[in-house]
Amino acid sequence: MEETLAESFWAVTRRLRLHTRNALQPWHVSPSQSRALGVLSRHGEMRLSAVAEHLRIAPRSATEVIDDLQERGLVERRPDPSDRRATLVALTGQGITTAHAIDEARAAEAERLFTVLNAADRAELARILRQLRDAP
Amino acid sequence: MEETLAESFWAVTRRLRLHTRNALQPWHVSPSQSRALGVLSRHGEMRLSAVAEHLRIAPRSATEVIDDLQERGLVERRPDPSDRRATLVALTGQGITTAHAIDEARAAEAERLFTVLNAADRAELARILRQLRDAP
DNA sequence: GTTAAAGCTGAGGTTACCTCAACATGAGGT
DNA sequence: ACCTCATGTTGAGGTAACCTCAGCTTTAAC
Repeated sequence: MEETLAESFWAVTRRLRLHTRNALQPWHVSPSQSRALGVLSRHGEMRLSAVAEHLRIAPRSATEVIDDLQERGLVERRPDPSDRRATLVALTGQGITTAHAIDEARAAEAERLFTVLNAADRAELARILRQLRDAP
Repeated sequence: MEETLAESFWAVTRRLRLHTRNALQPWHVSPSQSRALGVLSRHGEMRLSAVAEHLRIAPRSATEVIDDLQERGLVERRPDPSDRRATLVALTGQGITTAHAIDEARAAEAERLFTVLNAADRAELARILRQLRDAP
């Protein structure tokens, strides 16, 4: 039984991942890039090393992700006024727009998957997932 | 709300992935390799191209996965008697043992995550996941 | 003021995938 | 029989997304 639970979980995860990928398609951004946009959108400008921490990748790898986003004009690097070793990464105007658009598209795609559930089931699922997420 | 649903789902998925990775650790096999072992264990010997299909990777990539497993003595290549172009991949004795051990370890690890749920909630979750998985 | 640490990036490596073309074999037509 | 086209596997070489390590500049601590 528990095996079936895990397997079902993976099956649904795969569908969710597919939906997310579809949602990102129009912007030609990689998952990492979109996550970086999301982090910057939620928390505002931050150091490159902070981005790395949020994405759980090495600082050197964050350099590359930010390089790509900068090339597309979605973020910009600014010197950190409080520490000249550091560079701050901030969304550009276009970056803000794009981040919002991606966020909405992704939410809409996820929503599309969960609409097969009625309100009661959605509440149940939310409750159970919370238990699993917050388990010791 | 729907956003929270998807996010909770991802959070739980991450935990599940972590558990699975832990379970695989003792055998030093990659996820792809363990999935290949699982497929061979469930379906018996099959062509290399069939393995690729099950893993949803290109046939050329399956060659590499099988190469690795063969090097560890877990699978062997045999000529397909019904088609001399094809090669069959089969678990060795050690491969069968390992596949079972991995399967049990993985099931046990997944079980550990889901034990925070009582029987009723597990049934609910299974039912809801089934809906999501089989949705149009 | 020297020394140790922090922040970023260049250089180069790894992993897990990919495509494309070569090779042998198979299947079907003439 | 022979030719052609499709199929199954693999060598060669490429790519994306990560990694570590060393080097540079700047800061912090004694």
